[in-house]
Amino acid sequence: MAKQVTIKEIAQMAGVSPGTVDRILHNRGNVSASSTEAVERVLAATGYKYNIHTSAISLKKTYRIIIAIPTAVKGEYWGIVQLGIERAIEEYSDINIQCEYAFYNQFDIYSCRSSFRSILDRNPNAVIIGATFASETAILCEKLDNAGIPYAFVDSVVEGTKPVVTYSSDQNACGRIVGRLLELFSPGYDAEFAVFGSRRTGNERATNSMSRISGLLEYFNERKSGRTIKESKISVLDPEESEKDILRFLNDNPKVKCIAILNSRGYIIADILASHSIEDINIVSFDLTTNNSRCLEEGSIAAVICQRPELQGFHAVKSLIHALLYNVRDKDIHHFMPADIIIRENLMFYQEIFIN
Amino acid sequence: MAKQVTIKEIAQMAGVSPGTVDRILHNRGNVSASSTEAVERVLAATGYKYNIHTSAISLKKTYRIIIAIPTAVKGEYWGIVQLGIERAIEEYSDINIQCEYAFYNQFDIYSCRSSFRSILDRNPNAVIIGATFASETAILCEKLDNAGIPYAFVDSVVEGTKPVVTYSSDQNACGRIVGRLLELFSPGYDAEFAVFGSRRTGNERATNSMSRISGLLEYFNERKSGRTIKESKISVLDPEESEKDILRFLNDNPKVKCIAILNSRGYIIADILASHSIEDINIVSFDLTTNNSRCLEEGSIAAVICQRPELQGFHAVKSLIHALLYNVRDKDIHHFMPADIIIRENLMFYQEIFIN
DNA sequence: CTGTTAGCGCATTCAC
DNA sequence: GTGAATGCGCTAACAG
Repeated sequence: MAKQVTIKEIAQMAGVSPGTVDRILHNRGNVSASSTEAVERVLAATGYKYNIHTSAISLKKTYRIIIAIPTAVKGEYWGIVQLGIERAIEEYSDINIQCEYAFYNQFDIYSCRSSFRSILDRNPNAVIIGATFASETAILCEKLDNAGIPYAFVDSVVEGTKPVVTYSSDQNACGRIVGRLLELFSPGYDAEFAVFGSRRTGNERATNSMSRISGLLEYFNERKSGRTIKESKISVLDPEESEKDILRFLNDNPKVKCIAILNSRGYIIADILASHSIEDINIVSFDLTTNNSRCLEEGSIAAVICQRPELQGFHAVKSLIHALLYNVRDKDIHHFMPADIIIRENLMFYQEIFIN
Repeated sequence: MAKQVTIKEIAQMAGVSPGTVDRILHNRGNVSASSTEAVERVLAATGYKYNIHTSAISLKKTYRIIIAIPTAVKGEYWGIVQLGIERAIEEYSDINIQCEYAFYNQFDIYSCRSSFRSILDRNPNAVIIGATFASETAILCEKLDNAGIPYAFVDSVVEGTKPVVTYSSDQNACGRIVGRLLELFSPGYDAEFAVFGSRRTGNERATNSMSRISGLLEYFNERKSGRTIKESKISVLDPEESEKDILRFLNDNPKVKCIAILNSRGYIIADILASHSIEDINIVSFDLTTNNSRCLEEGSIAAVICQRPELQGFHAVKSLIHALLYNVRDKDIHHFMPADIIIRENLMFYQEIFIN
């Protein structure tokens, strides 16, 4: 509420011209040590803050942001991330942001490699990375670091890199949440739990699934409740096979009354159970995709954990713009998204996106 | 990404001067019908959008926003609303926003009345209202309507008023969420449920509690599960009395394994149960207050439903600023906040506020 | 009723 | 190394 100090005022106080203050603020060099010192003292004393508005308008440069993420399908995880990105671009339509996608196939490391390789040639001012393959990502980041191009991670973070900011979820914690939900959903009861992974291995968001599993197991070990967790897998690619797998599993394990699916494919199992009128099993899965939303509505999925993909996209853009324009870096580089628990009864509230 | 049209260009196309366009955009009057029509056609055709940055800097006016809410206590509901408000003011620190609070005692209609009566004298440009007493609020709103002063509701909405925007929760839906949680927390199980209201009646967020109750009962009626819900009350003011009430209740109803408290005072019951080492009862309550957070951490509360009070405050300010400065009113006046389900395992993620 | 114009605070260019 | 000058798109005051 206190009136903001302006560059002009700073200049006056420090006994220099506005131009000099600007040069210091932007590290443009060509300033004498004495001026620098004088200005910096005043800057500190007054707590100067950019006026982002004037700053934005006098900046006529166009910024090119490249978004290197797995192919975004509408209604699925990366599609929702993209929604958030687009929303941010819209919000900042007064700034010339040019935004280009560099999609890659998240199941194909070669696709990722070739996509990532072309990124520097496209001359970006900043890059948003949705990392799947750690090694490829590390290579890209090193090149970006050398070129002095800022980048942000969404969804997950690759170790040993120097992003300006990251928006991701704590997957281990998500695993613990699932653990707690399974427990809450069957108290004082001799029910068993099951966790389903997917048969596809190696790549993909497998890292995320792994962290979730370990969080889940960790939780149960700590609780020492003596509950049993059965692990199983389903084949993603063959629907008939999946169906058989599941029915066989349930037949062999009649006490299983809660099933966790640690990726976004809970709907597959939910649909199979529904088609066989099996209604006394609670399913917990991840991500508010179109299919999972439908299953929540139909009641075939009990709960979905969702990590605000649209917020991740939105904030990644926002932070990069701040970094580019105002040269401000947040103190906190790593941001963890809330893990929302969504059931049929609060689903509708998550349709309106309160990004901003 | 397409270059934005400027006022100057609009003026040229419409064959008038920039000043006239500005007058029309801001409904300042003193414009002929023919000019208005010409400009509005061009406006529509080009899809003109303000450049909020340039707009903000050339604005020299100071806006006074009065915030008429129940006394905000740090860590409690209205305190968190206030946090969001302050955050918005900070975000818009480049605009001269002067923000004054007009607190009132939410349990005392006279306090509300006298507070509301003085509001117009304080000459506000806009008002944020946290409504408790419908009749008093309606009177205030009518005065504001007559004076042409825009206002926004947070937390709840009073019928028959004309707010610019409202940010509230669907309390009925929250009641249904509680119903579902109670059910999920005790499947295939002959446990009974209990709902605790508070003995204090009449005023306060009683309306909210009522809606929640009716949502909850509605849910159970629809489900026809044959589950029993016991209703009970506790006295808020006398801790010893509360304790006796509860222990007696549990003694009389040994099958009750889930208790819903439809206001923010779940921690009171949770603490009582904890102090008697009663651990097999799941408590569901409302609002992420300091005390409820603690109980979640300690495990004495199973789940809390939270309606993003900070977001409500933030957006109320944001929307009013947009209404004041850019004369834009959202198409959607009524916004319902997500009802987040918070358990011990995802609590930590709700500490960082992703307002924006 | 309408056109003109002087800033708003900052980034940037160009003389000095 | 440094200061002065210009313009970003918009608002608001003023002259007609």
